[in-house]
Amino acid sequence: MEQHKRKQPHTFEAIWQLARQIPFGRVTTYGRLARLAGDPRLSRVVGYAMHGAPPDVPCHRVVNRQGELSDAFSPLGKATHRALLEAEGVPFLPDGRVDLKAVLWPRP
DNA sequence: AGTATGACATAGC
DNA sequence: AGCTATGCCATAC
Repeated sequence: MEQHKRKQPHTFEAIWQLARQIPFGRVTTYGRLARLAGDPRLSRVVGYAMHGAPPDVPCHRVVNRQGELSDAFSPLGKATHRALLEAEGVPFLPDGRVDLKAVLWPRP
């Protein structure tokens, strides 16, 4: 019997596809993408997908639940991440985190 | 080849 | 309220 295939054949590709749908000036979270991908537990996989994501994927628009990017966004560092988002008009909080309630996508 | 780890999140205590 | 434990896919050694 076939064990129910609870995973899709192209998880990474699905995640990248969703990440590409993030509009300009908007941000989303790993868990949100994972949920859209079909499984809320793939949040970790989403992070890894970003690690191997092609330049087509605006991985800088993907942040964690706290509204800040991971410590290893890219060899450039978090400073570059903040600069990229600010360049898109993304508001930041005094804590240095992204104002998710203002740019979170899709809007709640 | 199998083990361990990693760009997170949720649930339980 | 904050900390611990678990789940997931893919890559690295």
